[in-house]
Amino acid sequence: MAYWLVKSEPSVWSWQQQLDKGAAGEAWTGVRNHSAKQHLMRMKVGERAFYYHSNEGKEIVGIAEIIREHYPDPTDPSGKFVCVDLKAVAPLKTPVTLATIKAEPKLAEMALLKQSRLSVQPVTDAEWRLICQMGGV
DNA sequence: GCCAACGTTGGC
DNA sequence: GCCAACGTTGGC
Repeated sequence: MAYWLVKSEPSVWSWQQQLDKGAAGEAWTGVRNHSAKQHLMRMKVGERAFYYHSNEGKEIVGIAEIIREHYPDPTDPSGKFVCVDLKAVAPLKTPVTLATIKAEPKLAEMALLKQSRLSVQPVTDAEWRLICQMGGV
């Protein structure tokens, strides 16, 4: 069971919009980076991902679940990139901010800090558990 | 196949 | 609004 982190600018697609979609979920489209694509292709139905708001907020706000594995991204005219479908599972009681993550030595190795531009990232089991704990989930 | 120029992302 | 990081493009 792998864990993930996906990033979105709230002005483009926010956690609230994801929540409003409910169990039907929504396609996570628009990834145009090959590293991110590799991660998308490794995602399995039932795996979970942190939902991170970049630019505005800069915090992990919720947990989402993969409900459909990778397929061609309908928004990509070249047909080279893929997307998955995600549904919102639960918000964090307390959002975990980037500043908090930076201040926690156990999270210093997170891809979020090391590759800040990567929009889909793997999260280790230990990181997942710690952030859930910090977020009150 | 190298690398400079350029565009985009995202933190500050 | 600035700038660092980094991916992509295109000339050679």
